[in-house]
Amino acid sequence: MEIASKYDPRSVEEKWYQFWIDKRLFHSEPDQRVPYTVVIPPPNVTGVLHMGHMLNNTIQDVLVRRARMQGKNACWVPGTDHASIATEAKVVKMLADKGIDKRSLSRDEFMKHAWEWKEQYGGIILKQLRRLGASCDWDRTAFTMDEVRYESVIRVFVDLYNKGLIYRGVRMVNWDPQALTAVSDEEVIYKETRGKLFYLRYHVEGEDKYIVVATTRPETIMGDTAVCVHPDDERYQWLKGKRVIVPGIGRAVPVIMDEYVDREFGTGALKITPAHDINDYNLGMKYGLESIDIFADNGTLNDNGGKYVGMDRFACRKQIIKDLEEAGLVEKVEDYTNKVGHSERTDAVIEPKLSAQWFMRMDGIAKKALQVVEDDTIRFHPAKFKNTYRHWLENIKDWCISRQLWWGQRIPAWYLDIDGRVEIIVALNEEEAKKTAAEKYNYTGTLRQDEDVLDTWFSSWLWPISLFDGIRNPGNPEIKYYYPTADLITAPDIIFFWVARMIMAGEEYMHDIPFRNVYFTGIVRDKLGRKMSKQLGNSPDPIELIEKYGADGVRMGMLLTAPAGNDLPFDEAICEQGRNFSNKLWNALRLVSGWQTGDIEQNAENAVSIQWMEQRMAQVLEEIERDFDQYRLSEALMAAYKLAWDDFCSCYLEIVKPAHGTPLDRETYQATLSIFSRLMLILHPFMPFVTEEIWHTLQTIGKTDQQADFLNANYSIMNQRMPASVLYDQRLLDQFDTAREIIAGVRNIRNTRGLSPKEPLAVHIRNSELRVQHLESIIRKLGNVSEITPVEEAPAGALQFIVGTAECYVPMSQNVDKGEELKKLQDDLKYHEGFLRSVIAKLSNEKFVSGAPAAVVEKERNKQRDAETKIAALKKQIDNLGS
RNA sequence: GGGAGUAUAGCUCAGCUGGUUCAGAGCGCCUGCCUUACAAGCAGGAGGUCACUGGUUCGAUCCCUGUUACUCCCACCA
Repeated sequence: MEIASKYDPRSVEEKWYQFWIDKRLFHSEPDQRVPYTVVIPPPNVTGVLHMGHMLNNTIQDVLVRRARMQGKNACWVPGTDHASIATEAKVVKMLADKGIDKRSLSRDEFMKHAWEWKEQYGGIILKQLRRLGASCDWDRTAFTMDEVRYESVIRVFVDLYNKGLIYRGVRMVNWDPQALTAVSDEEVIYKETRGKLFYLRYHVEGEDKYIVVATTRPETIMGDTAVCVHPDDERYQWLKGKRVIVPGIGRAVPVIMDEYVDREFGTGALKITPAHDINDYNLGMKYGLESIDIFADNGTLNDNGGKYVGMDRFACRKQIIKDLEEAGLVEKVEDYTNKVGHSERTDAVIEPKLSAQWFMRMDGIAKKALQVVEDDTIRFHPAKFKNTYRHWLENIKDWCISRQLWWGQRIPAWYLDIDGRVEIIVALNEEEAKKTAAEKYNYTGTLRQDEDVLDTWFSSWLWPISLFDGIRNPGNPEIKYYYPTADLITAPDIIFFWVARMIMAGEEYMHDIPFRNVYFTGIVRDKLGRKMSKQLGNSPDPIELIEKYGADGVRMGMLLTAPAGNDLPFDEAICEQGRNFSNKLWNALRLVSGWQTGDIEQNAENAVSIQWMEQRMAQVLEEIERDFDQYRLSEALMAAYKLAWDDFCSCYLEIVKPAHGTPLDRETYQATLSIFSRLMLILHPFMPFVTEEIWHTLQTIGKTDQQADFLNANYSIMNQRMPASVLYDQRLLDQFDTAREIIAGVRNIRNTRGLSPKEPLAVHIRNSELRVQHLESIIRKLGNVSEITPVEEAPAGALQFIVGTAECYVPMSQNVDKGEELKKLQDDLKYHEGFLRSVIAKLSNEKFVSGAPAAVVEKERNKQRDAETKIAALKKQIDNLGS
């Protein structure tokens, strides 16, 4: 059969993914096997695949595929998140592009547009995941706003409200003036921003004096209702009980004294704007100050804005300073850098704003959520994130869960006006609400539903439960079987948003943890260490990478640079390594599939090589298992990589490879196919496509077409059992290493001497304690060695090297440069003598001999013996050369 | 301002409970090879005062002090 010398991933990947789908190999149903459940961190339904997803989903797929091959019932549930703010913003923009103003639409009309948009453009990301090879159970694809999930959210809201854990209140919230909604504390990103610090003059009422107040936000002076200084500040004692005039506005406000003020900052005097700053708000409460809200929802000045009404807050800042400067009320202006809150979703500058919102109480539930992580019921990998997690939960504040948007689960609260007061009814639906209204208040009029929707995280925190319908149907067979899930793979930046809250929901609704392990991936950065972002344009398109290197290549590239929890500087070049590896495996297949077998007896070198390769595989499997236990995926992959490339291809195949045109014995051939197949199994979780392709080819070698068709149509590598480590013989492995050292020694001589690999060389070994007689034929073959003979005396005119304590000599037909050889030997001698000295020093140290454990001392003695033998050998060689 | 983490070859990182056969890996680099599986390859090789400083110890890359540099998280300093 003719196979191309370059592996072409494209057709292979498409073929096998379709095969897996057709055979429904990703689908899971509860059965007798041990479940292995993973829920995908749902990406935004509007999103497209970026490198972070690539990494995250590659890791999930590796774990899921491995679990499946270990005989577990693997279920990886995919889905998307409705992402209210982001999606609503996109829909609004789409409508605006069509000339439709959102405000001209009714809620229902808007939702219709949004759903249409979602159906048309949403979920691209899930399709892209297939290119990566993700083995998700697509039949279970969910959406945080589909029927089951929507209803689950509503039920949970009602339940928590009835338990008294959800309440409505007027609070200072983070207002996003662009999205026109409140956002939670976690959704505010504080960024270093270069601004100015303005020093403004506040004249004292009725006197010819003024004090200077520093502020970064002069546009808020219309909302000033006090000026505050520190009670112990001697500079301002005279102000006690006085009133000052807000510059440019003319309003007189009291001077209050509170220890909150930092005397060192600015002038030590602070203006108080209770409506627009959380601290000022608190002081306002404390001193009963008036609160004047001067901003409209969109960040422009409202009717309280005097002559600046309608102006944007930032335009107003400029204008007001200009006006105050003209009025001589600005003392000075300094450059100033501070942290300004920005909206995570829209990047608009957050405006603290008083408004009525829904909150969820966090104190009680947070304690339980902390406990299960503290006691390692849930394990974090790496564990350092426990600190972050603890700190947040110990300082947690109530969660603002309402959003002033339409796209999302509408808050199931209804208002009714009775006798001038407003009552709230929280119910599963309007009918229930009406019933309650009638029963409780004897009210039969119309009810007004709350306009707001819930925070998106208020649906995704239920994800591991709601995916199996565990909220609506507690105790159903699916939730019982699949919950708790096994591993959660996510980025550390959503540890609070999502991970912590899922743990809370698990405690509240399942009385159990939602997952056993959390693997925090690093953040993918570019090779300069910058975060990948659209603005910088430094994020490669994953699909293009797949086109270029193959999905297997990209997966390997991701995994090789991704130790858990460390940020990974991603360099496209590393995908090349993955592609090259695919190609290497492919060419090994080409080699093996081209071999002919014949009725010949297996020779000794093949027999022992097979033994060795089996032992080596067992040894590496042990390493890989250990790595997986510790979630060290890149190490596991590297171990498998070296096993395949260095041991299997460079060593094993080279040994058993028959000379061109000659056949191989059947026994060795079968063993080779078997080993190769198992290698594919080991690599399959990492590189699903190329391994499936090669595995199938290997299975069909020597079969009739009919048998091959049957195999190809009915079997998949995915369902094969992952090889497990077995006991192995360390001695054989060590002996092989020695043989390889001798081979390397010979090759080295060849290389440095410029000798052709085709010219056979003889090797004489002196003082040999080496037990490599049974490996001699291998040394002959790989080193192109004509003879290996033990000698008593070092032969003249030979080059030498040392393996362990054995002296190896390679006689040269051409002249040997004695000086050069001598120098090499003397350098070597010097090193070993130094080494010996340090060992002897240690051994003659009474404290060491008595203090160190016996085994360590014994080890040192061995070192001494070895070093002495080696030194003796070197001296002899030097003597020989000299004579 | 508080807290956490990291500093090991040119790059990215391993080094488990302290013991020079642990100073390692991959990539990169250098040299020589188109040896009929693979130049996306083969063979060989060279790179490191384990950030700096003191200490504990018979002995420290590994433990402790401090310094420096970088990263991340949290926080209401106008």
